[in-house]
Amino acid sequence: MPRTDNAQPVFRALADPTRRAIISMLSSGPRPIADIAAEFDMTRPAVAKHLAILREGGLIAVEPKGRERINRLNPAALKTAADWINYFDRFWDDRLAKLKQVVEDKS
Amino acid sequence: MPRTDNAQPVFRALADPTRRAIISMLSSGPRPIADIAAEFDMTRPAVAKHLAILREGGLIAVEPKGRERINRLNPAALKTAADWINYFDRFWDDRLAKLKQVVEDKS
DNA sequence: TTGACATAAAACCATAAGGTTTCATAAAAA
DNA sequence: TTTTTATGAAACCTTATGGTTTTATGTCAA
Repeated sequence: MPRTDNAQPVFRALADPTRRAIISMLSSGPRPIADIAAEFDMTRPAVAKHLAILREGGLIAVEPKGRERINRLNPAALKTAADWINYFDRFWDDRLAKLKQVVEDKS
Repeated sequence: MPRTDNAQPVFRALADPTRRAIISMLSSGPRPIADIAAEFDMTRPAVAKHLAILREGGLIAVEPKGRERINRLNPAALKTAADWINYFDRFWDDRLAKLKQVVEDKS
């Protein structure tokens, strides 16, 4: 069975579509809150809460810069969730199958 | 950016630790509800609700067998979430990097 | 130093989520 | 046919979640 569940904060963060959208946004570069909030049909405090939950999941880091707070994606945290899911690769992941095959072809 | 979000029911299903535990359990073989419920410190109806949410995410399928309902893992549905997450591979996934390398070595 | 700007923080609200208990139904076993 | 077993389904409760508005704070710019 997959490893002990320290993945909860990450899976929780990923559960909301707004937060997944924020992750996508930040993958193209860090941004301050107001800038992120401008892209959603909700108030800035609502977005700030989502950012807090992403932070709890380790998915973003914040660097204060003057009176702004720059949010930067930490994609490495996604690995926690990816590892959990990919445990089940053997059941369906043909990419892994191909990797195996390539490796076997080499030996 | 990652593809259109039909991933919501899957991410929602994955957000709860009990449901992730159920996925793990079922990876070793299909089981009836009572059997699953026996492993958790909650009532059978509570577990039945979790199974319903897993079903909405397409993560399990149910086959009635007499008066029982056998729950079977459908690991392919995990691919929806894996695809979303793995979109960010280029930022951190060394496995993919290795696959690339192996493939390049061959050519 | 005054004013504007970017954000934090608190209080509040409605709905969703995760649980319970109770009751109903269908199939197997007596 | 009666009883037990496996489950579904409804009603209900508590807390979490996602949102709002309002108020406060620190920083930049006049």
